[in-house]
Amino acid sequence: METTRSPRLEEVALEAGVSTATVSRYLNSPERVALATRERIRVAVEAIGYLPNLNAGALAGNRSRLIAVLVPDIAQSIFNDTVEAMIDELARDGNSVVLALTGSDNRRLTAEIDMALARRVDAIILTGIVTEEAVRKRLEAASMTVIETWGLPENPIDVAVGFSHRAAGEELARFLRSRGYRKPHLVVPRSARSQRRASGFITRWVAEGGEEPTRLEVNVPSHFGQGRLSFRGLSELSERPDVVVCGSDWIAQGLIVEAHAAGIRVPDQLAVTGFGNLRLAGDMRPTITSVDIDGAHIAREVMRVLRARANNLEIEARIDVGFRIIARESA
Amino acid sequence: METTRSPRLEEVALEAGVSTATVSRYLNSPERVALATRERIRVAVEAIGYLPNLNAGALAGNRSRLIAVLVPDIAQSIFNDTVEAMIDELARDGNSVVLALTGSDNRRLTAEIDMALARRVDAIILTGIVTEEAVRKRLEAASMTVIETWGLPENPIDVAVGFSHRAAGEELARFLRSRGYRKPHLVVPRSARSQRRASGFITRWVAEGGEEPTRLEVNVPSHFGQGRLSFRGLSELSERPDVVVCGSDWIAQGLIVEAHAAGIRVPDQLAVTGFGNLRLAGDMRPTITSVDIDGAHIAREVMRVLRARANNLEIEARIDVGFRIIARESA
DNA sequence: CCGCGCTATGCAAGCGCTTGCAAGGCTCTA
DNA sequence: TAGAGCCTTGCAAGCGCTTGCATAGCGCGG
Repeated sequence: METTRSPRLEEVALEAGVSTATVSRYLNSPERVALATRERIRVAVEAIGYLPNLNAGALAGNRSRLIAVLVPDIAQSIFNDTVEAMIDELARDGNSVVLALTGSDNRRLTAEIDMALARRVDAIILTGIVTEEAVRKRLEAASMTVIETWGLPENPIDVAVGFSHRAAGEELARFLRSRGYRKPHLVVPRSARSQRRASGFITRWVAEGGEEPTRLEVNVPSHFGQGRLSFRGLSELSERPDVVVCGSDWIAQGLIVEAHAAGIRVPDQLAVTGFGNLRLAGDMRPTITSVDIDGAHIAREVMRVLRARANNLEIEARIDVGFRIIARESA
Repeated sequence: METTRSPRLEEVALEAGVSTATVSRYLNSPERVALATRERIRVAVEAIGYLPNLNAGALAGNRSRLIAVLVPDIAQSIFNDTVEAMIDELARDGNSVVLALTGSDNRRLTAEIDMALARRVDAIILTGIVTEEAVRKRLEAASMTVIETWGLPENPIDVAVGFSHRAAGEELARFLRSRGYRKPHLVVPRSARSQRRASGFITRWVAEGGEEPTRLEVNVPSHFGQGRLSFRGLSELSERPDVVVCGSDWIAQGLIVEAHAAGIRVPDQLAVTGFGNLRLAGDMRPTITSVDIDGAHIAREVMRVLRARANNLEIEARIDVGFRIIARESA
C-alpha cells in the first residue's frame, strides 16, 4: 500500500511549461485555452498519467459533480430503469452518482439527506414524492437543486419530473370500463404513489357508474410472491372480480401464475393489469397489460433541469412525462 | 438559490469556545475530547445546524469515505441483493457509495475506474472478476483497496470475496446426477461467470459418466423472455432433455411459464434449475431449485476487508463465502 | 516540592485545486 | 499609428477541513 503521492496539477503545469491555472482551465473548459497550449498540456497529462483530485476541485470550485440519488431499495424496485438511465446520463456529463437507500423509513431518509448535504452534492434526486413535512423543510432550507421524480406534486420542493399517479389510475379505470369489465379488484401496495393511483381509479370508476371496487393492501416493496397471495385472497370475496388491477407487474405476474395453477384462464376467466411495464410484462404469457413509464425520458428531463440550473436558467417546477397504457393480452 | 454560506467548523469552534482542531476531533474521534468539551461542542453544533463539508475533509484527511461500486447494470441484475446489502453496511459506517454502471464494455469500465480514482475513493468494489489485462494493470497500479466480489480468481487484483463458479457448476452436476437425471441441457449467459459454471458442470457431468450436455448461449443481462425463447429452442434438439440448467432464476422462470403454456409439466416431464436464488425462485409455481448466494454475507466480508485495511491489518486475499443448492420442486 | 507521564487542547501548515483580477500581446479600425 | 477590444495567461488568495507538533494542566510518587 506504499505509494508515492499521485501527481498534482503542478507537475503537469511544470511539464507543459504553463501555470496551474491554465491546466485547470484546460481540464474544465478547454475552449478557453489556446490550441497549441492545449496540445502541450494534453501531452503532459498523458506523459505523467495525471488524474485530477476531484475532492480538491469540489472544495475550491464549490461544485462536487456528485449527484445524490435516493431510492427506497434496488433489490426489487420499479425505479431501477429510471435510476439506470439517470446514472448513464449523468456519467456522460462527468458526474458521479451517490446512491443511497432509504427504505420506507423517514429517519433513514433524513440521515441520507444530511449525508448528501455534507458531501455538498450538486443535486439531490428523489424517487417518489416526499410527504413528511420535516423532510420537506430540511430540503427547502438547503435551497439546492432537489428533483422529485416519478411523482408530480402540486407544490414540488424544488422541481418535479414525473406524472400524475391519480391520472394514471383514472385512465386505467376508463380503459377497463371501455373494455367492458364490470367488477375490478385492486391490489394496492402501501406506498403514497400506489394509494394515489388507486384513489384515482376508484373515483373515476364510480363516476362512470361502476360500483365501488374491492381492494387489498400489500406491503412494499411489492413482489411476485404477493401476486400469488393476492390470488388466494380473491376466494374470500363475495363475488369474484372480472379484472384484478395490480400495483406492479410483479404482482400481476405472480397472480397470473397462481391463477393458471388453479386452472383459471387469464384473461378469459380473470383479467389482470400490472404497472410499470417492466420487460417481463411483454414477455409473460399471457403478455401483461400495463402502464408504461418512460424511465429514459425522466432521466433526460432530469438532465435538462440540471443543465438549466448549472447555467442559471429558469426551469418549470413541474415536468410531466406522462404515461401510456399498454394494452396486451391479459386484460 | 441565493444562500448565505453554510456554517463552517470555525463558527462551531467559536460558539463552543474551543479551537477548530478540537471540533474536528470531536467529529471524527469523540473519545479524544474531554467529556465536558464534548457536550459544549454538541450543543454548538446543534445550535448552528452545522453539517461538515466532507469534500474539505477528504482533501485534508486524504480519506474520502467514498466507496465506488461498479456493476454491469441494475435494471436486471443478479447482484442487486449484494449491492443493496453493501450499501446498507457502508452507510452504517458513515461511507457513501458511488454507484457506476459499466455494462459489459471494457471502455466504460476503464472510464469509471478512472473516475473513481479521481474521486480518491477509499476502495473500489467490483462485481465479477476482471478478465481484461489492461484493466487489471490499471487497478494494480493504483495500489488501493480493490475488492472483486462474486468471483474467486486464483490471483485477485487485491482481495476477492466470492465463491467458485466452477465448483457451483460441479456441485449442480453432482446434485442432478444424484437425482437421476440423464440428459441435461444448459442455457448459458455470455458472461465469464456463467461460462465458468457451465464448464464446471460439464466436466463433472462427464466425469460421472454422463454424456456431454447440449447447450445454448444467451446474451447478458439474462431475463425472463430468454427463458421462453430457450424453451422453444429445445424442440430443435434431437432428443428432449430431462432437465434444463438455467444461468439465472429469471431464465428458469420464463422457461417454466412457456413449458406450462405448451402443456408440459414441470418437473414431471421437464425439470428446471435456476441460479441466484432470487426471491421469486421460492415463490414461483413450481418453486425453483436454485443456487443460493448470500449477498448479505458477501457484504459483511467486504466490510471486514475494509475495516482491516482501515486499521492496517492483514487480510486474506481470497475469501470464500460459498453457495448452497436449494432443492425445491422444479428439479 | 519537583519532575514525570498523561490527557486535553491549540497552533498553523498544508491538502490540491479554482477563479477574480490584471496584464501582456494581437488584431482591427479609424 | 494610436486606441479599443479581445484572447490568453499568470498570480495568488482562498475553499474548509485534518493533524503533527507543541504546550498547558494535572495527579502522583519520590
